[in-house]
Amino acid sequence: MEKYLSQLNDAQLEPTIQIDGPMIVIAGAGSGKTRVLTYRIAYMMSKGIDAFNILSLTFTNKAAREMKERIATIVGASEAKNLWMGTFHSVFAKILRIEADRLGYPSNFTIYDTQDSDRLIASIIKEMNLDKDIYKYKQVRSRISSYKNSLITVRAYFQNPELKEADVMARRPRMGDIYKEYVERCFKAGAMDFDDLLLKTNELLTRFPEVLAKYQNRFKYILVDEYQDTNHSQYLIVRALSDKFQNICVVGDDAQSIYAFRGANINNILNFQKDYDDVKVFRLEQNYRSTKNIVNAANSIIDKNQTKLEKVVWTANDEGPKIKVNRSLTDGDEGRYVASTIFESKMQNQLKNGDFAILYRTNAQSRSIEDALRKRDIPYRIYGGLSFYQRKEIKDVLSYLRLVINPADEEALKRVINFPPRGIGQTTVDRLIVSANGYNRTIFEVMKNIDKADVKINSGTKAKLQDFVTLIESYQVLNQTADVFELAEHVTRTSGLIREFNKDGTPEGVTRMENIEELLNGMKDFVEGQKEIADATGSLAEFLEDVALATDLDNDKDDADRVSLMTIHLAKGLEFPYVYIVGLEEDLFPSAMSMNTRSELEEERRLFYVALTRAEKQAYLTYALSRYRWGKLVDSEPSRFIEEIDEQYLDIVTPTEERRFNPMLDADIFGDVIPEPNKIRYKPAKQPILKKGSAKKTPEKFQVTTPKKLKPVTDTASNGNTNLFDSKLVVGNIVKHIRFGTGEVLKIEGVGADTKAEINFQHGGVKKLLLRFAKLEVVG
DNA sequence: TCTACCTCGCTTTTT
DNA sequence: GCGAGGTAGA
Repeated sequence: MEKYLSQLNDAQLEPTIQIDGPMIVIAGAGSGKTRVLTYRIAYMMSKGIDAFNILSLTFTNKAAREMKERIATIVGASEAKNLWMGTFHSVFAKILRIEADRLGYPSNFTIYDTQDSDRLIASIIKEMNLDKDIYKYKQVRSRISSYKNSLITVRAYFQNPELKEADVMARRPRMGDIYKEYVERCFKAGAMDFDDLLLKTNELLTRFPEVLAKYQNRFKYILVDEYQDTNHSQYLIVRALSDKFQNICVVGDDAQSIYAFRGANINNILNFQKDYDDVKVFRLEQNYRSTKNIVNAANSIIDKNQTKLEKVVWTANDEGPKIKVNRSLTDGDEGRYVASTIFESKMQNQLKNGDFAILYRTNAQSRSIEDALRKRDIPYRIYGGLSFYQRKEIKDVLSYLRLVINPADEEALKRVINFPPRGIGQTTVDRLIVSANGYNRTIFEVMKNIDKADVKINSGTKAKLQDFVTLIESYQVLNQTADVFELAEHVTRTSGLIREFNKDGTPEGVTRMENIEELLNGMKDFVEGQKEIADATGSLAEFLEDVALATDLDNDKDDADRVSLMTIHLAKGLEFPYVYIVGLEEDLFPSAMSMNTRSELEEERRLFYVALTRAEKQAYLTYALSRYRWGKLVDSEPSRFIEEIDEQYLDIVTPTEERRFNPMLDADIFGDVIPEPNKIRYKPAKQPILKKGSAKKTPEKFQVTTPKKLKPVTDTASNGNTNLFDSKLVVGNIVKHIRFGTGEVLKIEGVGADTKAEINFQHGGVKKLLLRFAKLEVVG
């Protein structure tokens, strides 16, 4: 018997050494399922199964990478390399590239992200002259997405009167037409969206029996992790591929199914035993992660769900402290509670920041927590939200690169054709689209042959279009010889992107430049990394694919010691010694949008179960009595989930309102007035409102130019000048009260060379940032 | 065609 | 309390 197998208990060992035939492992939270999966693969290989014949599907790229690394330590890196391991999307994107021409796609098809899809749908709705209040692009997109995930193609849609009927009833009779146009436009652009990667794989496997046979023979052994989160499309792929050999092993936990909103079907795991003959069922019920208190509390919650597979999760771990429940007055107090208890337990128990995680239902909740952590100087890292690759400047760079590979890519083209501005306006682009649709050509092709095309565009603009074509073509030439990094570097310089972001010296511009730099660094790493992988081409196409399917979690190369902030969805599969679950309030968690049906509510409850079972040593549950939501202070009630926990596991701690107010920690540094929202609506202008004084030699002088339409923020302007603003200027740790008006010059003294300066003003207690300088120069 | 400003809608989660 | 998209004015 292999040595590593001795690390497993009996329950884990059985599924690990069961190789042939269909089997399901129902694995409770923290029961070591990843270990079973990795050891099982290692064991299979030690029994002589060729790594090339094993397909292993995981939920995140990160999970795949970690498993691969662990397997590599057992069987050796060179063998592990041959395993097919990745997410459904990434594995089948690779296969689709190989087989693309069968489906009429170029092998270098673009992968549209959600934003690309949204923009395309929005522009289709506009082109079709539909009411955008009835046809909301996001709703349309999610409708299309669910068609695709249920394998309802455009043709199937139009053949099924019920679907059409449903959309008519929903007062969206043109839904099918939008769907049709969207699919055609994607196809013409040589682009697949996320759902297409699965849908087209299904199409490939059903339409081409020889392809199906090829991959069935290739993937003699299939493993699927997080099976409870597979959707119908994924389910069919797995069924098709495993049909011949039936060596299918799925692992999952029905209690952790939290992706129904995206089409995941919990019945896939509940019905697995009906789908295959002679299914072997294994259960992992011992939890190694958490204390008894946490495990039992979690069990007492999930008990409330009706739809579930029976299992009893238990642990031999210590009892541990009870779960702390804290009530706060506001979300700000909640943040301060979290920050101060983290601070205290770090001190008392010699802990690292990395031992703590703060989990929330929605990304918007992170702000108040961040503010509090910053004031305590606790370093943190936010996962999710707007990911790096979705930032404007990054998408701009990537769009140029996408065009290099696939000039048909409509969304990339529309994005950069006039950014940086080169005199090609909306009207021109609209005409190009109409013309391209008319000729049934891509926009790029029309531009290339603009002289022959019948479009109303004046000659000056035509020349600009040709310049743009030439620019992209020059990049294509360079791509023949240069690596990804060299090309991207060249692109950012010659496209004018760098100039654009550098030009005004605003703080946003500086951040954008930093992000672009980070992207370039990432490319350099990619190029270096690819050199070590034998069959990797290091190509631009490969880089773009990685990027398209990357998630925020995948880019965790930052090993600094930080507190983690993320949504519960992102936290699935992770564990932390100390876990805060914040915002446990009705309408927030459970979400107001998920309380209409029992099954929605049960999913919320599973989500809570997932959150709680992330904790190893101690869990904290917090809620606030009132909270800022969409800019307004809203009263809230504690979540029903708190009540649902058997109270013997809970420790209701002193409510925050009884805590003493500590002005040093609790007061907002910009003001001591309790904010009164919505009194003023003002956003900092893009251009600096503060400009350096005319004379460069006296840079301590700053010219204040106030926006014209800003109303006076104070009544105390007694000198008759109603354009005076009461404000605070914060320079480093110096806070100055200033009153300034249009055109007034401020002197800022006593600052160091790299002091940060912020100009704020207040109205009704609401602080507004006018401008932030990264750097001040000082004379005298 | 470009820019600055304003309005609106949105917030549930993501490959 | 943000971003996208629309609009008005240059």
